[in-house]
Amino acid sequence: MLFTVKDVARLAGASKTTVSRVMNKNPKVKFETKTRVLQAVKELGYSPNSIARALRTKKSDVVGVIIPRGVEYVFSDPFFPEIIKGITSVLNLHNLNLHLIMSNSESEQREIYSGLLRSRRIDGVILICSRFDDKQYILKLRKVPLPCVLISRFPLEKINYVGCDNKQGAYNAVEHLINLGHRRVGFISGSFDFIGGVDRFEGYKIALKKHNLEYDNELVAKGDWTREGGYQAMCELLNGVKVPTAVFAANDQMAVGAVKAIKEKGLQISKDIAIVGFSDTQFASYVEPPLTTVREPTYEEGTLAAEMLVKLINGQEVKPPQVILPTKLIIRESCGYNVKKMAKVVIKQ
Amino acid sequence: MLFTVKDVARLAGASKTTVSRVMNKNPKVKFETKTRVLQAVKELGYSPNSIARALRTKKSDVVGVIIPRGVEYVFSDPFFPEIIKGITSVLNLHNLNLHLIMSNSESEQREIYSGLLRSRRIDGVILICSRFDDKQYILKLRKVPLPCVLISRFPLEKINYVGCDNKQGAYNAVEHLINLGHRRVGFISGSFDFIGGVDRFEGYKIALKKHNLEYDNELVAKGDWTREGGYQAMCELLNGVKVPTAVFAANDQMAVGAVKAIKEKGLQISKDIAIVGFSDTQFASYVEPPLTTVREPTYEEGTLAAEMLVKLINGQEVKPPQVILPTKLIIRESCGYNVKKMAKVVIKQ
DNA sequence: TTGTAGGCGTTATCAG
DNA sequence: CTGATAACGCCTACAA
Repeated sequence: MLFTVKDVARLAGASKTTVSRVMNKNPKVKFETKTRVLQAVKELGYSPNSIARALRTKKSDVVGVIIPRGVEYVFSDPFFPEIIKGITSVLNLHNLNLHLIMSNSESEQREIYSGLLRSRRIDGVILICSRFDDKQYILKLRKVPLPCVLISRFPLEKINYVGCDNKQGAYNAVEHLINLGHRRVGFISGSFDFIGGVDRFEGYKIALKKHNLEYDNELVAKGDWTREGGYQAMCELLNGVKVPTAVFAANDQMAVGAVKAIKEKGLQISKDIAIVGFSDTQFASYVEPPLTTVREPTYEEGTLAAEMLVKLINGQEVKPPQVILPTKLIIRESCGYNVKKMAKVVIKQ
Repeated sequence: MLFTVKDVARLAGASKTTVSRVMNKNPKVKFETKTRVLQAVKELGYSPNSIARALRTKKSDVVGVIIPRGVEYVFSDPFFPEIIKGITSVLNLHNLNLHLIMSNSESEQREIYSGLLRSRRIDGVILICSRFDDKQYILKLRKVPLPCVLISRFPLEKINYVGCDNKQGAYNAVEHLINLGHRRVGFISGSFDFIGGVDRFEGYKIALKKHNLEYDNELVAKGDWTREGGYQAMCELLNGVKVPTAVFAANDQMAVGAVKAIKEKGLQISKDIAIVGFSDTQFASYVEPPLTTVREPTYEEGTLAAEMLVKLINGQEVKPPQVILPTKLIIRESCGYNVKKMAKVVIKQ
């Protein structure tokens, strides 16, 4: 039922070598012979055994995409599908296959790296959303060595990555709030194990500094990227000594949680407290009021990373080894304009 | 830098066969020898070449997961990550790898099936969210033959699938509306190329019949699973001869679109028109009012499908070859209780 | 309990 | 332009 070169060769009256040449589009085959071979291929429904080919050529035509534990949680909404879509669109173009590697625990992750990377099963790796902890694994990849592209900046020399400008994006969000007149701008952070979490925090601090506002620990609450985390963090801020008139949340989910907390206190979004999120996930425009947020070019991050990796695999040079894509502030309705008045209305609970 | 059995054998002073036996946990190796071999393995950091092994054993330990074009769009929100998470949790347990196959166009899909399935690269396939069109491909899989499990019911004999009870779920949603007193219950359908779209429509019709309500084409509008589609469909209904007092939308996205249309008409959700969605996607509880909807056990669909496939691959029998998981109606705030009054309030525009 | 030899299906080498 | 042959790294009869 399953045929091999040998069968095709026999049927076409040619040698295995010739058949192989035809399959690999080697031009040095007489037209007539080629036709005969292709006819036989069609007749038998032959398709090369990619495993055997991989063994011989030492190329599997497979790319590994690693989703570290927790990422699908952090970026639950459209991030994951979008980025994968971006990656596949490029891989399909190059006839490369995608191995999805998703560890559910730390130990699983460890095992995956140690085994899989040595198994010659993949030609390269895309690492989505690296955490600082991933450094050890990245270094392992280098040892093998195996081409690797990260999605998200990583503080390491001579590394390839595509990311969005978390720092600038956060900066823009906060500056937007400041330009609206806010002077007590709070921050709901994500966890700091993800690089992006730290960068967004940085952007927040830089914006304050640029506008001569003093950084104040009382205005910062730590979330964990989740809606619940955002809710809790906002409660902290609301019960604190200084209640902010505006809050920048490090992602949309936390922003939505914060919105809930604010509403529960009987305060109004935008009128009493302004909110900005990050990522422009799908539900950002659904919630009430629609969320002002920082849009991230997710799909593009996927395509660029894949294109980089393809080049690396082919031994080509990757022009700028590190790419940071711009974000865009999407202004909706969660930030008010009558801030002067607002500042007086908000009182410590 | 990369070692083979040969290297290990030499270092351990054993034969390739013995090393192979140790790697495959064959018990017929003297303890002492095994220790020596393992020591050598560790020393060299040896890990078997899975490609060579696959060629020899004709098993790749890879499972293909096929996302047909458009699915990631239909089930944009948590569906995709959740189902993949479910699948990987099981595959990781069995040391199986996951090949993600995502076609961006119909022709790509065709090519993928014809080539990949013959390439011996995968031991089995999980097909997510089959459409009626997929029948041709499913039959091809059988020809190869390649074990295959669908996620979503499929009308074909002797096929393995896991799905949620779309029909019953839709029935429950509509019955809920009827029990609240609604007699003009509208339906916003999805496209009918997906099996689930048809089943949900069926459930709607059965519920009407069971409660002696006549099916009325005027109360049905066709959407396309998207928010915009839901919006358009709802506009149609609102401008129709008979405006429904309640609407069941075939998924949450369209329900959200419908909500928008209703609000724009100056009508109130729940008070004027009740809305129920389907799937309980993440944003269902974020929108205003929080959406009453039918919850689908996504993660479980993934795990069950993977478990089924693993059994099929191992030649074991799959006990019930077809599993339909129950759904659960999640009652939130998008359906009112004062329906009698409402029915009078709603007037044709 | 261990080792030898052969072959999985392909491609690369080299000779014609 | 074409073909015979070897080798990729592993597993598995079979023999010892």
